[in-house]
Amino acid sequence: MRDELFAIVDVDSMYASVEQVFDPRIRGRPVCVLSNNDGCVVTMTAEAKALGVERGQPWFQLRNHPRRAEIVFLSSNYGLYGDMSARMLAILQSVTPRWEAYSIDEAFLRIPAEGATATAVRIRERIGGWLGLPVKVGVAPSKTLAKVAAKRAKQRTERVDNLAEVEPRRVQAILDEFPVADVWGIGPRLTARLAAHEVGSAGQLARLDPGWVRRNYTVVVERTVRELRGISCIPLECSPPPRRQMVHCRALGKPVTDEHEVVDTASTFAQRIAAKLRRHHRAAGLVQVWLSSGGSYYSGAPIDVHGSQALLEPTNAARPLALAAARLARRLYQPGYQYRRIGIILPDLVAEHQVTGMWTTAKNRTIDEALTAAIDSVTSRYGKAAIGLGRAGVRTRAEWEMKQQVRSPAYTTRWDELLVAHAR
DNA sequence: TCTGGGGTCCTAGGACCC
DNA sequence: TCTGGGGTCCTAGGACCC
Repeated sequence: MRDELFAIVDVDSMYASVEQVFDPRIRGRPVCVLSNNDGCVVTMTAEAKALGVERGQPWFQLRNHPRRAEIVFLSSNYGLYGDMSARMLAILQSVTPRWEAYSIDEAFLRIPAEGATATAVRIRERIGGWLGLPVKVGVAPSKTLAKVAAKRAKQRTERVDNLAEVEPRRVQAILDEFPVADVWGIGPRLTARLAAHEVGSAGQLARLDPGWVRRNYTVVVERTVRELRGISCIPLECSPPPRRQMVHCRALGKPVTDEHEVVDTASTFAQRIAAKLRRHHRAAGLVQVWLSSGGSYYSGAPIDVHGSQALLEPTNAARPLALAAARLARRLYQPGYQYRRIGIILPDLVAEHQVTGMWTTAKNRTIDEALTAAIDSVTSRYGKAAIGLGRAGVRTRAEWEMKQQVRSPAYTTRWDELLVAHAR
């Protein structure tokens, strides 16, 4: 008998559910949350799905939906979702310190096999009661099987499923019914390749010889085979490994054609990513900039250029990163194109304490340290847009800033947007 | 007019070493 | 006729996740 099991806690359509927590009027209604720039649907409630809305569907297409008037569309409000996610993790911490934040709406836990189902029910009740978020909980001997259990939990009224208490033969039957494409770690490519080997269900995949799978596929798929057999190969990661790379790329709210605007945008993005580097105590020695006219669905001449520049030594200060990004953007810029997508990529990050400062002059180092400290203290008090270098320090929104026509308030993270209760 | 934004890991192949 | 055998490191690309 195993003494510990994996549990996965998964919020039902997280973004939409959070919006419903703060706005009772939209509970029970079809709700769709849109991507950045209000481009396409990223999350929707079951009610919206029932109306035929699909994940990834562009918003402009849905404006002609026959039942458009019933559907609630909202811009994404990542600050709010991130804050609710942190609160959920705090609740899990009250159950066990052995949890892993897997994504904004999912966490894995290690829980004792004894009373595991009761624990799962308690977690669900606590998150539902304290935060108002609906979750499902899957429990099993491996992470991959816990994900299977969570999918099953969705169909059940109690929203909890523990595969460890199902008898083995019945588990086999469950896996035989489970499409291989829905297995965690099996994407569209592998699904197609597996189909060629007549493997269409999780049960069939689990019965393949692990050695053969390793030779014909990869060690990743081999692990999945073992995990489906109930042998845990993917451990819980309580402390997340340090970031290896950081990316900040955005589709712009409006295409940009002017060189200055392209350079300003790259510089602003670099400052945002520099702040993120500092929060993670990481530093970057290489800056890559990417300019693109968007996808093939746009008219106009396409352009898609990358450039990179090594810094003298790794840093997370705003000034050198912004300068490098601006220089690269200027170099990559070509007139006559419409730029709709700009990105900064920082690969090969190192720990902040590894930076020696050997290659920076004392004067520059002093300037960078003072500037960075000033920027961090001002933004922590007055918000991200309060101060910055160049265009980033201008408070009015630039035209290319993200389109968010229907964003809800940042109820939990901004004093000026707090939820207000009115007495009748 | 309008189609997201992050991440991770693995593998194959090239370059280079002795 | 017949042209070694290991290693390491790096990069690009593929595949996956939410």
